[in-house]
Amino acid sequence: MTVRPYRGVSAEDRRSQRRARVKSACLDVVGEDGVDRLTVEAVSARAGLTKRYFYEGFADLDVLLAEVIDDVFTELLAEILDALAVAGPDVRRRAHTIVRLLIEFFQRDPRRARLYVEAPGQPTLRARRDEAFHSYTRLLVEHLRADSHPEATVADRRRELAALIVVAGVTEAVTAWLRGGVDLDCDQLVDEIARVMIAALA
Amino acid sequence: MTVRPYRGVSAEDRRSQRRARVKSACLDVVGEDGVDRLTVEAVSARAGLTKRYFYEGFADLDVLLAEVIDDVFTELLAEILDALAVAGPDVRRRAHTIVRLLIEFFQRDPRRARLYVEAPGQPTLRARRDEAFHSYTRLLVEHLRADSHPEATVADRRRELAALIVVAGVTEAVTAWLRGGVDLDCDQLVDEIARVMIAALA
DNA sequence: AACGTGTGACACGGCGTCGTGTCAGTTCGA
DNA sequence: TCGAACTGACACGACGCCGTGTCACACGTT
Repeated sequence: MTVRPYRGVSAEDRRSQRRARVKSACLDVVGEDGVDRLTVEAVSARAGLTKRYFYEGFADLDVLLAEVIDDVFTELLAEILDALAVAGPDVRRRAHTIVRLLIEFFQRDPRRARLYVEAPGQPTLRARRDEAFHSYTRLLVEHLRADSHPEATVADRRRELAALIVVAGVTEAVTAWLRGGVDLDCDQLVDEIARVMIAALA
Repeated sequence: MTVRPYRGVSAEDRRSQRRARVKSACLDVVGEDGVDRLTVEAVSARAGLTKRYFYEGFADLDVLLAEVIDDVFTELLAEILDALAVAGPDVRRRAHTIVRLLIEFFQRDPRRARLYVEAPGQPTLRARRDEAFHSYTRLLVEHLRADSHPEATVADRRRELAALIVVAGVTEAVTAWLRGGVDLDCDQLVDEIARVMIAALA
């Protein structure tokens, strides 16, 4: 954790390293204590820095949170797109791919899950979550349709609504499972979620 | 708004009237400004009372919030059960009944919607929301199954998971629609949500 | 060796909220 | 009519957090 030598790297590099440490510390604090326990003091201490450096990198907590949650969303979206690129055309398989990746993503770093879950409560995060949900919704509509003919507009909007239900529902299911609230093993979980996904979007 | 005459009603009655006013004011503040803008001062002023009377009726804001959200959940559950009691045995019709009631419930008093939506962010509300979701999940499993034969345990758990996805997803869909984020009319909304509901739980 | 800059610890004033207390004015019961 | 209880407005100290400022020390450059 010692980042002592301070001119092996340029000032700019150290600055961005500190930013990264603050971001990681933000996930730590949120993951352990929740968003409303996130303070400038707490996140700075967690990063092994003082408040001074927090304000060097971020205007305030909202800016930090927005950036962190955007990172999470962007990363997840990229991973899903990557996975879909190598998945076959079979709808069932594509659904399984998405769901499995989603679970693995949050399992790999559970700190993200809590940020995701608590987002609706924070005005700053709420808007970004909605935006992200919209991205995922469009992703589902585009990548999971069995037929590929252009749709009528009303049917498309209905399809988007169904996808929104799926996105929100799956989020809840995965986080509930991560918290131990669902008594299924991972494979059963993936299978059932994928089934619902396909059924809803058929 | 003048509640002047203070001994047409007994002390106990006035006390409970004040409690009710504080609860309603709580919904007002949450509905307009969000949970994190809810303060003792704000809710008391909104109720036309002073902080003194807040503490007369509630130990702190958490107690108030818990009670208010419990009221909402209880009320909604009761209305759904009432409606289901007079609905026929047809699954499609039952699903429509539930969804239409749900939408009407939050439309009738939109203040509740925001409390519902922001619940995951607040530790106090989170647990109660989860509990409520569990109630609704069981309700769906029990009242919406086409077949009525006793299930194997694993299939039951999978069914509950599917129901959880539906509950969370529908919540998101309805609130998104209330905020104007879904370009469908009410009938289309009900129809599509009910369709997803049935498809997911088939 | 000396100087300038990066660094970390701490201090400070300000703000908003909490929870309690006080007090004067009124309404009601005896 | 008098006294007791109720009511509403305001005052107060305490706390936690914010955002900025100050300071002594470590470091690297010259």
